Amino acid sequence: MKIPPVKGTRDFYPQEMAIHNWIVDGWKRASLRNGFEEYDGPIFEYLQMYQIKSGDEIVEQLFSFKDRGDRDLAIRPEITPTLARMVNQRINTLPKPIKWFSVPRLCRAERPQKGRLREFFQWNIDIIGEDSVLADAEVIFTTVDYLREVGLTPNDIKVKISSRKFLSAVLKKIGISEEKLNSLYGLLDKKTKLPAEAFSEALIQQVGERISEQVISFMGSQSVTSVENIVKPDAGGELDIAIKELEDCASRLGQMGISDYCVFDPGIVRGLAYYTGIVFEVHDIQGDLRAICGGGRFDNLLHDFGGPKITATGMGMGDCVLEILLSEKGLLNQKISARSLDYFVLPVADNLLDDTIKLVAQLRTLGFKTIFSYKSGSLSKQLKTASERNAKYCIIIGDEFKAGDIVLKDMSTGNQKTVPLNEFLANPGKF
RNA sequence: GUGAGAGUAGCUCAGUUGGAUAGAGCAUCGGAUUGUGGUUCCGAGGGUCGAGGGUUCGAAUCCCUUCUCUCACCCCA
Repeated sequence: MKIPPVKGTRDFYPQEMAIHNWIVDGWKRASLRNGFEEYDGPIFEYLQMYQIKSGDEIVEQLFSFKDRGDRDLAIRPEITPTLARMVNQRINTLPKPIKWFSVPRLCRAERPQKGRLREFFQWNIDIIGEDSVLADAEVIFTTVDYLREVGLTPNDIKVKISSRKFLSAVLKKIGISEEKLNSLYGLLDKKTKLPAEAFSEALIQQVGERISEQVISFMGSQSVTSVENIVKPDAGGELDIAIKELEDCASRLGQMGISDYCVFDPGIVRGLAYYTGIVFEVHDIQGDLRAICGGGRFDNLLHDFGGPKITATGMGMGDCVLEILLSEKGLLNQKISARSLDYFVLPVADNLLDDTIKLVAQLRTLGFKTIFSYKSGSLSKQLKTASERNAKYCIIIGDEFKAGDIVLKDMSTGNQKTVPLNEFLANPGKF
């Protein structure tokens, strides 16, 4: 009986695995060179961990189960709660700021679609315990540092940056009450998805005609300062502070040399209520994929999980959308070869198999990727196999071997030379 | 959860008004080729035509049911 793969999962055959590893290795390199340390946690936690900051709808999209002790558990749909738990447990002994990263495998029971599966990997970086906007800038830089390394240019992607503090200050100044903010965020987040008329209709329904005009005008702002045409900040007030933060962030990003990747966009809201400061998303420039990643500052992360009031800022990037984008941009093919070999050792006759195996073992011990053929087919056939396997060199064990010599063939040029085996083994790189 | 589209070999697809043993390219394996690879030529294996039921002398093709996948919506931590 044939059992199909589970909906929304992927099988990583060697070629896909090579691509996947290349992506994950890049994430890890970028994290490490930006000063982040790797951590990980269990792939399941108490179900309650994911109920703290989320509603029932999100709980429905969890893979949850009971263990034999009747405990309610869930496979992790995100790693942030685990991070909060781990940091809280050692909050007094960890040196600040805490800069950690992880590449967890996550599961969400959502309906799969383009760029979204039920099992995926997500690169997470977080800086905990640093209030300065510099930390937000560093998170954004690390993100761009990676995306730039894999070959994405400012013509391919943009980091769209805004601030929850800024947004809330503007909206309150326009005359929207604090209680209405959260439901309004939901609408503003959808602006790019809705036709302009539908958006403005929905907006009028929420805040009335006069205010909605101002909101629409604000949502069209191209720069942070242009908001002053709509509302005037009071010196030292919430809006004033938020504007300074955004400007400060932009100036840091300039110092880091990535201004050409970054743009202010008041339409970046982010779904969840818990963001409190700078928020950002990276989008492909055509805008036909969902966000490549998203992040921002959240003040209450540790506190929500029973810890102190320490702020955090971070970013999460899934592997699905990224891979689609890289593939569309042609950035996957050449760089990744699933198989490559240093040596392919081939005996021309069955009675040379013993010596072949000895040599193969010696080369492997020296650290070279080396294989041989199980079948002692014709030389021509074995060379063909070696060529298919992308071997850099072939070592032919033939008549010369009686005199202690091997034939070393460079597969890229076709040149070959006869070399004494003991000299070769003493310094294989020399040949 | 809602809506639309699609299911034929490992992959990409053909398959006439419903007609006999369901085809091609790529991939895999073997041979031409037992001391020289990438090319070429020849051959082989591989299918419950997603599944179940119905109409018919006869179904990959028409009808019903169901499953799966894709895309969009909800949601997006």
